[in-house]
Amino acid sequence: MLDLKFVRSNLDSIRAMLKNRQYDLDVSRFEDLDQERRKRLTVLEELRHRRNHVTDKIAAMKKRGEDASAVISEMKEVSSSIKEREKELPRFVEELNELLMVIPNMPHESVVVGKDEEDNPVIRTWGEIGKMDFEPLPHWEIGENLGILDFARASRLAGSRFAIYRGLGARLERALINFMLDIHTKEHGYTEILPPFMVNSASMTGTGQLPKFEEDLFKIKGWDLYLIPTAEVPVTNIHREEILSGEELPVYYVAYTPCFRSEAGSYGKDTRGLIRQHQFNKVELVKFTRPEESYDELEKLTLNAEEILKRLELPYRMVSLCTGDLGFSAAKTYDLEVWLPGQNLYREISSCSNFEAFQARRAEIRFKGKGTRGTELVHTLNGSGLAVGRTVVAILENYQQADGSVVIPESLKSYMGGVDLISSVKNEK
RNA sequence: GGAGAGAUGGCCGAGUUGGCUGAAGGCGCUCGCCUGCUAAGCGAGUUAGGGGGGAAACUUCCUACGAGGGUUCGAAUCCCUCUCUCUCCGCCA
Repeated sequence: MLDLKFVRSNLDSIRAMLKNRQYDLDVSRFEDLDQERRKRLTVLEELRHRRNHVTDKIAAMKKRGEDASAVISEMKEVSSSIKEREKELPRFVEELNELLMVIPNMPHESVVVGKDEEDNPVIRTWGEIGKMDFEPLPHWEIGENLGILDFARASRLAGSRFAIYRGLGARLERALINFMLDIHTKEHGYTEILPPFMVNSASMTGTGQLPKFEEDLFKIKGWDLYLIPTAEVPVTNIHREEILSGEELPVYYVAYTPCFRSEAGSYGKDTRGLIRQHQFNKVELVKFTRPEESYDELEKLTLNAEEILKRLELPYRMVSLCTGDLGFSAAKTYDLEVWLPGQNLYREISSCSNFEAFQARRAEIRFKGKGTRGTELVHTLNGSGLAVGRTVVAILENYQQADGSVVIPESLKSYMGGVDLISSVKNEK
């Protein structure tokens, strides 16, 4: 959510921003709503002021034993007028709030104006795209051939967009989770969090999934609970409605969680394989920082995610999302895209964003500096470090051998209990 | 599921015969003083959100004692509903 006063005085740049983001949103109602709200608020506050004043007088009169009945009956009218106005005002506040809640964040000035992902500038590329002397297979074929991925039976259990991992496939997923968590906690200074995998609507609103994107979420019937689409939601909301002390910033959290997404509107897209599932695992990095440090922290956070790809020796590139591709709450986002030889393309494996104060304002996450008066909103950031299922995809496709087996990356071997190769024979064990 | 207790400021904790209590007291924190370090001591300050005025420092008003509603001229204090926390019993991984 943007700051009300900012919107009030920057309506034109808001309109330009919406256009750059390819948003079709009319903000012309804003000015009227805002003025009406303020007008009504002023009248109401004046009435309240009067009531407070006279009420004190009544107390004083009674204390002296005087008759206050005339003043009291006069106050009855004032009070009922206040009550009426108090009933009306929320309509305007809520309508204004609803409008404010669906306005996306202002992109950072460094974000390129563009239409869609085609316009995302590539910032850097890492690793050699190895030439294979055989025709590389897509990961779903590798996985099914090895018996480590089973999509057919998964659909029996839950339908499409689910997978069963088996044997060393399951082991590989688990190894990657531990590998990532260890690096981020031991080397990058993050505190490990294991949050609830379901959260209430206030949490979903805090990070921006609600009210605009409810159709992307799985809701628990009969409860005010949703399955989390990313650990960003529970972990960012840890400090919802809190005032942190300036000295404890920046706060770094890392969390492994499964993620649940309805993938509404993506019918027919990525129907094969692990790329787009209703449930997938992710290790997520979340930061709370001072405003002036958030862009440095975004660079560092992205490097932390890149480190995982480097250790696994997976070629990737980093792009900066243009205005048309930028997510609703983000001011700036770097995507890490891993090379997938089986599909001959780069595929998003991490998304690292600075939300500036956008989420903090919704979630009321503030901090108080030493010796300074008042509070300030923190900046929140997060990034995948990494999407685990897609990392499995990348390993299967990049480390596949001509005979259909898959070599385990060197740095991962210890996490695989010394296993260095997944072959159909070995997996039967 | 049954029976109780509770929810107050960054924290602890008063206040429940309704009326200068935005909230005693303490801790913490900030600034100053004092003491040749440290500790202790003294003085002052220290909730947040919003509206108006001001370039700003600041100032003024409104709101908030878990949330929502009610009673009343007036509610932290009385009534109702909800949420959450804790204790005991039952059930259960």
